[in-house]
Amino acid sequence: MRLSRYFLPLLKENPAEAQIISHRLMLRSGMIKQSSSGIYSWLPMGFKVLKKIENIVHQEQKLAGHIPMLMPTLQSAELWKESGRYEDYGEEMLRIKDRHSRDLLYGPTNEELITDIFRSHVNSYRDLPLTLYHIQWKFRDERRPRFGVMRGREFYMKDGYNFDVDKDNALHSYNRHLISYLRTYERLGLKAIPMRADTGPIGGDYSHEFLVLAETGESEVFFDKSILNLSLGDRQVDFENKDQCQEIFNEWTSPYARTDETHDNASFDKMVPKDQQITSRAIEVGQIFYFGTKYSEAMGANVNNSEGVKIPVHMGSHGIGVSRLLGAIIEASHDDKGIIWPENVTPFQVGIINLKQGDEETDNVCSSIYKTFSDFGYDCLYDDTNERAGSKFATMDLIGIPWRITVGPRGVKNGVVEVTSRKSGESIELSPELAIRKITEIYEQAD
RNA sequence: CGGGCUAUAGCGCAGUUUGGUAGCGCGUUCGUCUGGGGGACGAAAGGUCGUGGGUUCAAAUCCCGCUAGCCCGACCA
Repeated sequence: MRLSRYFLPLLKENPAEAQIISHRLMLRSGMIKQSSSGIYSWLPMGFKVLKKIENIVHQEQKLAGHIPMLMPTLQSAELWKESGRYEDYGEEMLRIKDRHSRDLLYGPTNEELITDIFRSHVNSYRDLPLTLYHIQWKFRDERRPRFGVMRGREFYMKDGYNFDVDKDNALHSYNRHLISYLRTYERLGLKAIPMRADTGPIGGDYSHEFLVLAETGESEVFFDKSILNLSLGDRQVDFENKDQCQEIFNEWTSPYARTDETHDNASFDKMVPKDQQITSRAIEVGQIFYFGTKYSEAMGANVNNSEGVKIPVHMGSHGIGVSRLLGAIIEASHDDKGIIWPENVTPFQVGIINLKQGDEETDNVCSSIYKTFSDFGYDCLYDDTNERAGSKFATMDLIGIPWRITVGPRGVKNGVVEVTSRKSGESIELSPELAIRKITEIYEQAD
């Protein structure tokens, strides 16, 4: 993309309404525009990142054996009356009437809808286990939306639902989700810690939240420092293998890690030596639940077991806040100049700065690098505007592209361009060919 | 939903106390000079002062209502 042809409405100053860093940077870098309280338009660059994150979430879900689908945003109130949550959910649920005065609602979550789909089509234990998921817009009419996309009213969420024949199998699904989430966060460049959690309005017996450490987080968390050393890396995971999944689950959940909701000082002191205890702020980026037969009994989602007896299925639900992740990633990865995108989610893999637009040789080198990247299928942002150098650098730093190629007449005379890492700020001079090769090698390793 | 605050040009703000021709910085447009970390000079465009009513010869300014937004708290992916 040539910057002169793109739509990237940057702000030089911080908008007054934005208080936290990710919100400011998202507004300043032209990723989002607030449309009303807690509701945002996703401008081209924000949309690009959102789709990248969504794509990674899809890949990891499918890898874990979960099946993608799509349910509507508007749901009939009938199903919610059946589960009893139409009344329970309260003011957070946006209720709508259609022209026939039928009660509709903008879905805050999908347990009822998915259970209805399940009971209509699945009757036998032979069809289990089954995990369905979708990534869809949700609406929760928050009392106080804030922090930009971190606590919007409309938000984009992956939510998945598992159906299993018994508790043992359902807990395997639970473990599978935990692992697939850990993998997802790692690919997004985030350190997310699973913490034992309350179950809230979803209900149920088991729940873990995933928290990313950040000063601006809404939750206070307490954990054993050793958990920070855990990593899945390129470990081979067989999601069908119950024992292996259980082992990984144990590895990640046995060290003490709780949010302020479930924290208990006595256990903390008992389980974790003082010098290993960490207290911090964190952002919740996902949650998994096992709630047994809560919905299947209320809504009659039964299957025949091997003896021909109807039994309610065991279920769980699992969510990742996809739009919130943008905020969380920025909170975890920025400096005073702007965003620093992890390679896997960056809107553009590489940025080209032309230091002297209009200089024939410099223009030619830029165009040729740009064309090569485009031919390789890379998203490359070429700043071909007439801005001065300082302004172009500031823009690239603000929007956070991880790798930058700087082309100026001085270097071009010597046959070199400059490759700069956004993260370290370090630059090296290379020929254009080697510069391209270096960057493509980095991205080949990154994924 | 309780408490606090704000609303004036695309963004950031002054002007409101004490009513009297709507201002500044950044950005935008045009021109010239520039050209390796948010350049300089010159010119220009851009505002029903959130909204409805009231007081007044006169309202951004005073009074009343409404709306929107932000912050703190209680709730949440």
